[in-house]
Amino acid sequence: MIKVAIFEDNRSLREGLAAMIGGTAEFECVGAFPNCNNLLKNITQAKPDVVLMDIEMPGINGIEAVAIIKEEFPEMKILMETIFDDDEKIFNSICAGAEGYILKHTPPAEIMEAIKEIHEGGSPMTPSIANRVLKMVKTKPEIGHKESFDLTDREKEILTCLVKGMSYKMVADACFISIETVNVHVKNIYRKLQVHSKSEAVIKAIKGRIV
Amino acid sequence: MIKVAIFEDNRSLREGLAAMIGGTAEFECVGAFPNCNNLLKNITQAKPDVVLMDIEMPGINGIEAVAIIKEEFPEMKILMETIFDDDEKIFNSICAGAEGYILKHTPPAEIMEAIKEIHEGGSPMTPSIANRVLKMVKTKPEIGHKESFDLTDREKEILTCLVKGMSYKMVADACFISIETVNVHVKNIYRKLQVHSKSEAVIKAIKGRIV
DNA sequence: GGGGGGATACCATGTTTTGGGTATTGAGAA
DNA sequence: TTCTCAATACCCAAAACATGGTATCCCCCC
Repeated sequence: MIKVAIFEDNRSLREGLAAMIGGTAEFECVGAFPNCNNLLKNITQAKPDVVLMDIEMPGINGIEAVAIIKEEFPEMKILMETIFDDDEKIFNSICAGAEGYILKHTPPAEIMEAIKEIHEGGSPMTPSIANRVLKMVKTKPEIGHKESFDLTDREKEILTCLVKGMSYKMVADACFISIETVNVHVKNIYRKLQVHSKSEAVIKAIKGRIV
Repeated sequence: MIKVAIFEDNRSLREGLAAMIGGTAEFECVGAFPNCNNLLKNITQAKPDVVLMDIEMPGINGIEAVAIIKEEFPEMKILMETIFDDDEKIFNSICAGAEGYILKHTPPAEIMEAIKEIHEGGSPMTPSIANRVLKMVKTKPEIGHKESFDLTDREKEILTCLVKGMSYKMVADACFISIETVNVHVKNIYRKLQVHSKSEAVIKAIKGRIV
């Protein structure tokens, strides 16, 4: 029995979804809300396994809502629902922590299927969405490589600090070592990465996905 | 009738898949090959709609094969199949152009389902793969935000140079201006970005997708 | 029990960067 | 026209960084 909560401002759509979910043996609709004004209260009371979240909503929008829910209940699965499939929304939803993303014109049977999949740990996506997600990954050719450069754990730690924009002094404080030691580590990092400045190292770390 | 070609070095698996696909009304197996030695020839003759491609193969591996196929037949759908779900392989497969990615332990019925989905323009992925893909997207904040910071064109140009790891001197040479002018621009960039070092600026530029 | 490597620390020196000035020129707005 | 602003250029001092050393400690492995 998968417990589902719905956030959807369109009344007929909301009631339709609730009826559909409530009318199935596998699912239980534990709440259907027109907005996110009482988001955490609603969620806390309903205790759903899966949240069906409309993106376009007055007041707190769906993407903000995802962030709020995930902050409090990270294990809760969230399936975004929208009429538009624009990259910005998809991207921001994913970043906020949503597991799935479907378009509203998706037939009911597939919505049910998606809820089941997301509950099982999958990431259901409308084909057009999936394609856009793949494109997003493609535009970042650097994740691949993952050249190791044989950095030691400590060196990776230092490098991570540098990627946060810290100065030697800040790194020293953060790692509880002297500035001189930071200096030594940085020297070794430069040698292994074959660079000669902090920014080069930072760039290589980000692009080469070392950190 | 979806025409499917199989590339899989394990004989029993290959024959099993071929039998399964051939035994269904919706699918037709137009070829089953143990390696990619005659890749283009095989593909040209078989003319499949969907290619089922094993990643781990002697000789030309599955990822290289995808790139080759996509080069010649960009509209052909390719479903990757593997025993491992490591990020590197997933990422490289996606970059090479594969539309789907499933693990070998996926039950036959779901493999058939995935073939149908990929043929319809979807991107079927094993849940664990989908999760990794979403994580890859998350590490890539560039599509979102896009804060402008009101940089002038020249300043963006300078910043772009910095993001390439260049020193002031190199920027000066590249932009045909004096080092002093670079200095002035950098100062202005720092003020607008509210940072106080080159690496901070570089980081903000990359993450904020300014460049 | 010695050798290698990683982490620590310090010294010295030169270069680069940072942040504070001032000043000229040309384009476009008031 | 005058004024603002981007772009150019220069000066200077302090801070941060880059690069070359040496040296100690500890752990693991041979």
